[in-house]
This record gives sequence, structure tokens and C-alpha cells, in this order.
Amino acid sequence: MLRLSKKVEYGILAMQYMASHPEDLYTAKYLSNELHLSYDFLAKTMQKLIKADLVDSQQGTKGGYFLARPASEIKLMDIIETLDGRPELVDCVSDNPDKDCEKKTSCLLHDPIKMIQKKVEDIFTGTSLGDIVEHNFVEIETKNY
Amino acid sequence: MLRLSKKVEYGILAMQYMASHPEDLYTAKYLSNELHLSYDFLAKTMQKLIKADLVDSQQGTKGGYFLARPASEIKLMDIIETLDGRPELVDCVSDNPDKDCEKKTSCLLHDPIKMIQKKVEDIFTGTSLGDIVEHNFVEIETKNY
DNA sequence: TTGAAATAAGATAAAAATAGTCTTATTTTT
DNA sequence: AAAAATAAGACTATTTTTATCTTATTTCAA
Repeated sequence: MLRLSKKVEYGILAMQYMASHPEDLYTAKYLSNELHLSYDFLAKTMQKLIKADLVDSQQGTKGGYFLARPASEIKLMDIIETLDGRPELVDCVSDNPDKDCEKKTSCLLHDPIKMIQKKVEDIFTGTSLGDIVEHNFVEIETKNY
Repeated sequence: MLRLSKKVEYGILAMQYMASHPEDLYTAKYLSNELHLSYDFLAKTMQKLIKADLVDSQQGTKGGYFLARPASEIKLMDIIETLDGRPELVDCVSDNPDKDCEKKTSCLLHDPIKMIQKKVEDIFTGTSLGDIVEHNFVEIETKNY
């Protein structure tokens, strides 16, 4: 139903917080308190962001998380892809051959939906974490296909 | 995970088919055969489109479905809203006060996500069923907020 | 006027995805 | 060695989506 998951919501909130505060280390516990998020869920989310190199961590006491790159270089799309997987508006647009729609229909939708999906992706690729923090939204050019 | 539901997929496929063929009545059985879709699921989907006045029907023998308006006047957004409900990227953007995020967080996300959602909606509002049929995609202006 | 073919409507079940919780292991500092 | 943190994975619960089934109603035509 055209919705981002809670994982993405948590991820953006946490990363946005880290991007807009001066300290350099943030524990999961601190972030979950500060943002009123479930500790367990946030911790699990952070680990996925780590694996995708969007966030780095220091283990042990005095450990915590920090952004792996400047906020301006982290696209919303990076976070979404990491936590929700590549968006696929419908199966027919999937790269996965098992979901290939050619078999089920003459796939009248494939091309049009692919173009629409491209536009949606452009929005998330065209918006960085920095833009979110700064409430700075640039014009997004959606090309004519 | 930023995805349209199967209902929407079925709805667009069926309506697109009706828009691009010369006959004027299409039974659910015929459409399900032609497009290789589950009859039951399609039938239920059609009923929702009826209620939203996107599709009209004639009951009884010789009955069937037909578009309630020209394809050019049916926005993709109409179909999505009817079958999936209004898109809400995250709860915080919901009009439903129960989902109001202010209580849970300082809602640093509200405004940015609302703007992004507006852009996504613009894509679906800016594309008509006719555009889909004609593979005709106009430039979509996303204003600067 | 009755049977057949279609839509209408709603109940229910099954499956899949998402969200939430818990436990244990590992790392690092003091 | 203890404490505080991340890492990892198993597991459960909940919600959403998808699928199926049943019954009722409408309409046409023999």
C-alpha cells in the first residue's frame, strides 16, 4: 500500500538525529530513549545499516554508532534499499525471473509501471539525509520517457 | 516496502484492458481468462472499483463491466486510493490522529516526509489510465517546497 | 416462468510480510 | 574481572495481503 516500513522510519530517525547533533557517538539505548523508539528494534535496524556501510560503530563500553559518511552523501534510497530492499511497485517490474510477468499476462503493464517506478526512485535518490535535516528540498527533474 | 498491492495491479490491468479494446462490456470471467488473473480476486476488485465510480456494471446475463469515464479522466491515484487507501509513507504523515507521531517523537520526520509523499502522489495523480494505455508519459513537475 | 449467467456482498481461511522480543556471544574500557 | 556496549540469530506475535468459498440478487432468454 505504498508505504515505508517501520525499519526505514527508525533508520531515518536515528540517522537524522546523528546527523543533526554535535556529538560523535550515539548508543542504541540513548537513541531509543531520545527518539522514543523500541531499543530492540532500533538495535536490529542499526546492524543492518552497519552492514550496508551507512553507519559505523565502535564496540564495547564507550561504544556507539556514527554516520559512515556525511549526511549529504547518504541518499534516502540507500536507507530504503538497505532496510526494505529494492522497491518494486509490482512483481512485473522485478529483476527476479521467478516473478516475471510475461508468463501470466501479456504484460501490458511492464513498461508503463517501470517508468513510473523510475520516477518514484528518482525522488528517493534525489533526496539526501542532509536534505531531510536541513528541510531543504530541491526540485526533482523527472525526465520524459 | 514501497509497493502497490495485487489489487491495484489487477485493477489497472483490467481497466487498461477495457480502455484499449473496442467492445463495451467485459465480464469478470472474460477478463480473468484474457489476463490470466484469478477470477475471484478480480471480481472482488471490480466491486471496489464500482463503489468508487471508476467502473460501471450491468448485472445479469449479458452483463459485465465498463469504464465509468474516459481513460484519460481516470488518474492512477484514483485506482490506488480506491484499492489500497491513501498512501501514507509513514504513520507520522497520516491524517488519523491515533497515528499522530507527535506523542512518540519530536517528529523530526513529519514535514520532510510529507513533502516527499506529496511528490510521490504527484506522480500517480499526474498519470492517467489513458497515459498507461498510450505509453504516453508527460513530464511531471515537482514543485520546490 | 424458470433456468442460466452474470454481478454483489460478505465471511472466512491461508499465506506472507512486518514488527517485536528474547537470548547468547563478543568486544572494549575501566 | 566487571560492566557496558554492539553483534547475531532465533523465535513469537501481529498485521496485512491474498485467496477462497458461499449465498443473494439481477437480468436475459428459451
